[in-house]
Amino acid sequence: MHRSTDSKQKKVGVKSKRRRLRPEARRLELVEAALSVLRSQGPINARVEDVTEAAGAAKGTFYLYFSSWEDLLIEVRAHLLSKYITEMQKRFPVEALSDWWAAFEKECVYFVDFVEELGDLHKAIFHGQIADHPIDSPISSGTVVSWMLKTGIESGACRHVEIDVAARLLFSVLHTTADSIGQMGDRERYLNSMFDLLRAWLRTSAPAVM
Amino acid sequence: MHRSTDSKQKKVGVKSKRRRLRPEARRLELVEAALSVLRSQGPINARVEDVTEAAGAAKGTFYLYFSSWEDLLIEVRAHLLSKYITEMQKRFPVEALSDWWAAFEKECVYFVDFVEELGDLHKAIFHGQIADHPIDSPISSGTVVSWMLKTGIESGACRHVEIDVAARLLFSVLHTTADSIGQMGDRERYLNSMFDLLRAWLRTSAPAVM
Amino acid sequence: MHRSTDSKQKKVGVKSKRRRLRPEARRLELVEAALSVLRSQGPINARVEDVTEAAGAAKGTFYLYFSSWEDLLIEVRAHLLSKYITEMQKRFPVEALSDWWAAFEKECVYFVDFVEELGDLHKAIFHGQIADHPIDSPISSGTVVSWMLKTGIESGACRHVEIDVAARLLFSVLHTTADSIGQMGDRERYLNSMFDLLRAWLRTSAPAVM
Amino acid sequence: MHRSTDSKQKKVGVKSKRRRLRPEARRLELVEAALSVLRSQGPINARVEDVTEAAGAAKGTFYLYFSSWEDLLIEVRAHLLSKYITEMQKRFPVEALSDWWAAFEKECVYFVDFVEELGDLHKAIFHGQIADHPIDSPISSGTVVSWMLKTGIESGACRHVEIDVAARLLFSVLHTTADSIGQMGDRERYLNSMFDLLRAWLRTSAPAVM
DNA sequence: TATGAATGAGCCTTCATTCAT
DNA sequence: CATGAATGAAGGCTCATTCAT
Repeated sequence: MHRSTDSKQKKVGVKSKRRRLRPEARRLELVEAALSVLRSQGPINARVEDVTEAAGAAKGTFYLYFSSWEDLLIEVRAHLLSKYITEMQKRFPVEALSDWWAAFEKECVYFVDFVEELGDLHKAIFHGQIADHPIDSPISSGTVVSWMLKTGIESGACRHVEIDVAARLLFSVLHTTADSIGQMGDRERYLNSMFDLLRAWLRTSAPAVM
Repeated sequence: MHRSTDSKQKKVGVKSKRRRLRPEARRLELVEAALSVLRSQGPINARVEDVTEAAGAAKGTFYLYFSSWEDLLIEVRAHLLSKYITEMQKRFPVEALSDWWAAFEKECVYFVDFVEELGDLHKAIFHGQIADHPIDSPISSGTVVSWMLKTGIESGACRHVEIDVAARLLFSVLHTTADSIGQMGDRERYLNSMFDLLRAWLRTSAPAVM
Repeated sequence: MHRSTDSKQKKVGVKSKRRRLRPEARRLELVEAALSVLRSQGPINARVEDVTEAAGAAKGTFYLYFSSWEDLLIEVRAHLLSKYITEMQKRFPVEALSDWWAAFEKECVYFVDFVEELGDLHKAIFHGQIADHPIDSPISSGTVVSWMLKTGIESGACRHVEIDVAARLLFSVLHTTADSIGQMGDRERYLNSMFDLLRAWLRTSAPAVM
Repeated sequence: MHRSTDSKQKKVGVKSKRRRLRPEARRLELVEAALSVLRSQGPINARVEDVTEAAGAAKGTFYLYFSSWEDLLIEVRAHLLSKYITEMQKRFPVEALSDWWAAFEKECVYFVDFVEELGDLHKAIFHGQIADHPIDSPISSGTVVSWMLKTGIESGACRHVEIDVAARLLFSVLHTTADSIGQMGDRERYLNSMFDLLRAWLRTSAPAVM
């Protein structure tokens, strides 16, 4: 309830072809359609039918692949996170060896951009109904951020902080920066202030690359 | 849409008398009932009727005082913020004169506790449908946090940062701390990590952190 | 239901003076307020509260004078008709003696103007819920139109027609003319066509004033 | 609002199977159910649910085919008019060649019968909320009546009148006759008076009425 | 008498989910 | 596997009517 009020017209009698796809492909199409719909209409207004329509499938098809709307959201979240993390792991470990801090800042920017692109999506995923549903540990951003901090601390480039707590705080700082940029524009200013915070908070005074 | 599926019992039989109140009193009861309902059921599942029922009023009464659900949320938010800010302004300015940093840290703890008590409420209010609705400037926490930082910078106890950006970041750090405590308990540990961040980030170097 | 969708805001807590009136006066104010409201908002959108508001009375006051909305409509209809008929009886009988046809045409124009001014009101009154409710015979327009025709026939100025049937037809011709003018403007053209019909239909070929 | 107060029984228990129809079939069933409901309950008391129930469909089904109650009424009107006009065009043109006036009178009777059968329906359709909604020109009765008059004038069987105005008046005369018959019975008497009017008004003086 | 806050039945409309084809 | 028509529980909102003051 309480959804926004632009009405959507439903229609009957328009028939389209039957597209037979491999299950994997169909499932992926639905998830990607969901991404697009959630982004463009916002999580509050997104409906099952919008998703299937965007995916070029029939409404009923949805339930062949997802048992409920929540189920889809969980899938979408996993999809996004695992995509992000895969890319991140390609980037980060290699560079991290030589100059952790530089790699870290770069990664932060990646993350900010990633979240900013998410737009309203992150509400659906991080603050919506499934907020309480646990995330598979290997793809949890918490896990990955923690691991990143850990390597930083071990390399001496990062101050000695409580990793799990710091990971949460870091996460929210990045999120807020992304939100601010999304709302206000002025990317450079927000990034600079973020770096200012991160350096003061986490960087060891001497770069100390052992 | 997509609300969670716990069924709700319709109260049966117990009808009490008509209670005639003066408008402000009834309005207040409704707002307070809304607070309670939002807290206990979460914003997704809260319905108009839940609120009126909790307030001991009939469904239609709701619409004598609020033109829609959103209207209520806005009212609830204003209610909470103005309550918080009133109290804060009683506390802060006095102490701030002598030892700004101590007052600041104390205020941060107040804020964290305030948010933590909010529980699910803060989702309804800060991440829900009315997230985009502007807050009356005088009661906006952004305004107040900014003002707090400004006094800190002027008094020399706080580093020279971009106030508006820092206010956003500070806000989210406090929020995250509150959320973490709410989820994980272990208040001291999270507060300590928060202080660690705040000191490293905002404190002028005078009293070394070590 | 199915009313038009402009929402009306209700308000609480605005208090006004208590006006004590003689019952007759209050009742009349309400009826006249109803006339005004029905005219301006149309019968579909008119609400009890609109009427009392327009009359400067409280909502509950309505039910001191009318037992229901229908009751009001009946009253409004009686009010209008009796007002019209009173005026008509002042006009018609006097003139009718000397030149019935001229008086008749004049009266037709009066009637058309009267109905046209009614606007949407006549829907509420002649085609709405109370359409089936009998009208007090002495103020029924049918009665009066019949009587008018009767005098015309007796005076020889009007063709010999079945009075009750002709009265219905005449009534609808006048109504339609009024509606057309209301919709299309161009009063003269519609009146002329109406006269053309009436003359061909009802006038005796020789004026035959016996 | 202000609907009449007869309570309605909610049908209980008897639930039949899901009937899957092709869209046009279901749409037709709904329109016909609407016709029946409007006839029997009158436009004021008809509800969406009455229609779906009469059509043996679920409430929600209504909104698959009509976006609102008004939308349905427009459809119903179009349905009726186009049905009538189709039949009329089969009848009229053929006969009109030889004896326009006879054909015209016959058509008038058809129309009166048509309207009389409509009963309360014509309130819903000609005096209700959609009264102002334009009718598709090809099925507008005004259009057709005008065209009928035009052929009459051209054939010399009908007096030279202002076609558009006369069409309106004719229309209302037919309507009133139908209404009268519906209320009072005595069909012959009302038809005769109507013919009397029409002949005096529209017929060229050839065959004297006597 | 007058007031206007309160009530709650009623109705529209939406949409996740089901299921006949 | 796919389709899309059908379902019906929900819930927002309105407003005639009641009644405590």
